[in-house]
Amino acid sequence: MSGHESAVSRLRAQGYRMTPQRLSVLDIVARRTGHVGADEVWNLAREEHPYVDLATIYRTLQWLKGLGVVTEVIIGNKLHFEMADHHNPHNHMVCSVCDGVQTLTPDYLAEFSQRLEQEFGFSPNLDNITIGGMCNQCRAVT
Amino acid sequence: MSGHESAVSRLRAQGYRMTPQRLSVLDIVARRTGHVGADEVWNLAREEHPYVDLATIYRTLQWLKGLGVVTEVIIGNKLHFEMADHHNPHNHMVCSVCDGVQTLTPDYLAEFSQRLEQEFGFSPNLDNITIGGMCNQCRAVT
DNA sequence: TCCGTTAATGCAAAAATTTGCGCCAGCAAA
DNA sequence: TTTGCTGGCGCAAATTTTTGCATTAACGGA
Ligand SMILES: [Mn+2]
Ligand SMILES: [Mn+2]
Ligand SMILES: [Zn+2]
Ligand SMILES: [Zn+2]
Repeated sequence: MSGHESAVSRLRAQGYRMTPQRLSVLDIVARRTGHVGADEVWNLAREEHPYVDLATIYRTLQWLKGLGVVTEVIIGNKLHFEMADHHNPHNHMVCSVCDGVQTLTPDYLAEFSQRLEQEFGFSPNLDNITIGGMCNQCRAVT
Repeated sequence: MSGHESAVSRLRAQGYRMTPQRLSVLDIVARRTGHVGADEVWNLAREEHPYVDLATIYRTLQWLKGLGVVTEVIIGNKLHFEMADHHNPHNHMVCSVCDGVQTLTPDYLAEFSQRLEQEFGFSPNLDNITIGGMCNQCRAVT
């Protein structure tokens, strides 16, 4: 498989029921290098389990996101996902013109995060943040 | 009125047509202290113009956002808006548990923003960013 | 292996937001 | 004041995501 067996057994150990639908979603996201749209996950999942519902896909993806197993990226008003890599975590910058995605180590956000915590007692969750803006190439065109 | 006449004349000067619908939306957002949901804007706008369509509300709000006249905040999976105050700009932290909103001067994001620009050539637009997380009180409950 | 508990699913509908298109009205020029 | 251009609107439908509810099936224990 694609190296997500550890996630599966960890989830099962936590008492979650590992249904074929969940395994399929996990498989699809793990197999993919890069970001998958929710609808894309659905279409791929249906190849294996023709009856799976889109609501299940969304619920599963949100569930995995909450557990830190997958990461969410907003690309062009649509939710995308990818496997969270805890050995090599990263955040995303998405260009609103070309929908291009650049990555960022969380170091860039560390100081900001700490200040929110210290000065406001607010615990930000920046794992799934998407930074919008304009990329180098698109700006050059203007 | 609520001090948005300057915005109106600036927009008209830029060649945009100031329709009753647009004036109404501007009025509603400017009159409100705090954040208004898109649906709320619609309901208030309909009191004056019963025929206005929700699509117009969304289009107008996005248009004003793009021009920097209003600011967007995501509260509980729904879009909210407020007048952008260029004399006193701020960003938002929203608690995912209680939907409470705290504000933040852009200073907190300035260094982060500059680094993205300098090191990646990426021009982030952080005016409308919403920082998710958990507030002080909600964390205390846990 | 069978059973019972209850978490998770399918299904249907709702909610939230965006989009295509033909008509209408804002506003500048005559 | 009238006219013409075209940007903005209403309307309808599509898209995207979420939610409620009855049924099903995962899985630990008998
Ligand atoms: Mn990524
Ligand atoms: Mn605010
Ligand atoms: Zn770009
Ligand atoms: Zn809270």
